[in-house]
Amino acid sequence: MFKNTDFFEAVYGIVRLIPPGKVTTYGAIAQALGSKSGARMVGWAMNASHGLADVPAHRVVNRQGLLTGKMHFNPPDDMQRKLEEEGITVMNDQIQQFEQHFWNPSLAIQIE
DNA sequence: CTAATGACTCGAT
DNA sequence: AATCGAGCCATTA
Repeated sequence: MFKNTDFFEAVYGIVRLIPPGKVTTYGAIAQALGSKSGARMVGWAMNASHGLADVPAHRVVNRQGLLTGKMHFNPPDDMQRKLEEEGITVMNDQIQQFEQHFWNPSLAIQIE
């Protein structure tokens, strides 16, 4: 139920705003929220987003562009697979041209 | 209440 | 450049 999961919703909202073919980082989302929540919490929120098709967690990676959370997917390869489907090249669980596919969540906040 | 963990990030060595 | 450690915030035990 929706109780104290305010910050979860905030993360979901941003992740849902991530356009196809784009990716972002946990720290970027945390910063978009106001730098209050640690980047770790963002990952924690994603962990709660398991099963939510509205939350493209596969577009969220760490600062290195590494698919750190792919092991939490079902199956884990699905994360890399989806990224490749969007036109993103992934090698060794690492996104190639990560900066090129990087999307700043702050831009979505700016629209608000 | 204290302690430990976690899909992270940055700074120092 | 690579590796190690500490910081950060929220949840769970």
